[in-house]
Amino acid sequence: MSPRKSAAEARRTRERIVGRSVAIASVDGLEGLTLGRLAGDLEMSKAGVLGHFGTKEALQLAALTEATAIYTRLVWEPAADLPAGLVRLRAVCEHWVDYLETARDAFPGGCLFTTASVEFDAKRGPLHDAVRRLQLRWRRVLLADLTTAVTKGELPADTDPEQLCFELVGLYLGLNQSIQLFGDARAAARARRALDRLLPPA
Amino acid sequence: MSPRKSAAEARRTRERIVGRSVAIASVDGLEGLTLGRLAGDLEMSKAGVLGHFGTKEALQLAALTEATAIYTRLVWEPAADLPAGLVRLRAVCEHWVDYLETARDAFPGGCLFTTASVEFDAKRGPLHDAVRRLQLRWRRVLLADLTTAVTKGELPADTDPEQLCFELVGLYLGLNQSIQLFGDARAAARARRALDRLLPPA
DNA sequence: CCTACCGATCGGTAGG
DNA sequence: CCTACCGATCGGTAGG
Repeated sequence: MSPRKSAAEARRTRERIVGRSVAIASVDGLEGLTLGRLAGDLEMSKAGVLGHFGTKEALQLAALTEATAIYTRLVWEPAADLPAGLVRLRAVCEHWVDYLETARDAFPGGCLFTTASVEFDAKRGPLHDAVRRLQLRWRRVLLADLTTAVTKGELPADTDPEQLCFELVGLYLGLNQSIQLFGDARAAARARRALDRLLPPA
Repeated sequence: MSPRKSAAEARRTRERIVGRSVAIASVDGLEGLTLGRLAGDLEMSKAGVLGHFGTKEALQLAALTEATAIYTRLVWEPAADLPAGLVRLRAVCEHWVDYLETARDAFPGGCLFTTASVEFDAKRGPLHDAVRRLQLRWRRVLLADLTTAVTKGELPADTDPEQLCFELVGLYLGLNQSIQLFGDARAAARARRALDRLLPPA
């Protein structure tokens, strides 16, 4: 019998659970998460795992939140202080490619947002809503810098920001597939080449 | 107790099972298929369902095979008699967009290949291998017409067919996301516009 | 293609 | 955070 732990220890345990959940969900999807597997991996009881979240759905949402934090830290924050518009946009997109290439510690099965987006795109419920909201937020961030870049004259005046945003997202999804399904080491270079064409340096 | 049926009836039953499986997998993934749910939907016993395939994995592979047949019929065959190169390539890509827009009867949750590709990209086993092989075949078909188009002078001589193929696949994945996750009715027009840029009419 | 069953595992609860 | 459960469901088998 393990005694009740301090609040700090409980927080650490929670972080361990969430981290492991992100890794599992990256490979098997958020629906592939099970309390039994988590308990086994972390050498705790199922009830011990569940106690931190209450329901499996809350655990899945926590994993999605953690994935967002990782993504923000690796992709967005390093570019946050750059000037709005093309400069920041290009930096974000480059971090994006790096992230897909290298974030395999946290996401051994690839970007959790991409996995979750496909997994829940046709299902209703809180997870669908959360995934949709996160993807929408991300598209809006891209769109804002795209619009600024056009306003500033960094992109041609006849550029359609929504069209370009659509194409950037496609690039990202294609890169994720090339890396994950085919292990294609040249894919990142192709994505960068396509970026150079879509977002020509001013 | 239902008596044993004739071979023709058995075949029809098998087709019903596979068709329903494709629709379910389109929404919930091939791992979301369960014998119990299929049995309920089709008003048969679980053993009756399983008897046609032997194992759940064989049923999943059968669903993937059927999805391939639908895809081939809608996207590839209508363009098969066109001249190789840019003309056929453009026709295939246009069918491709139409398919994502309209094939929601067979695939209520969107393209099963895209779903399955993300679902199994990081898992090992026969389903991973089958998904990978099908995606590879499809990329090779695109690549062949791209190469022919360059040889014929229908695309600029400095075109990199693999680069263009990579970008076309990304377009497709982005379109699937826009339709499925966001229900964006303008996405198909955006995909066509991007196609016009990537594959300019000769 | 059915009934009747198998062991395993699912998410979750009670109580400490 | 644990043990000890719960009913439901999983894939699959035996036998007809």
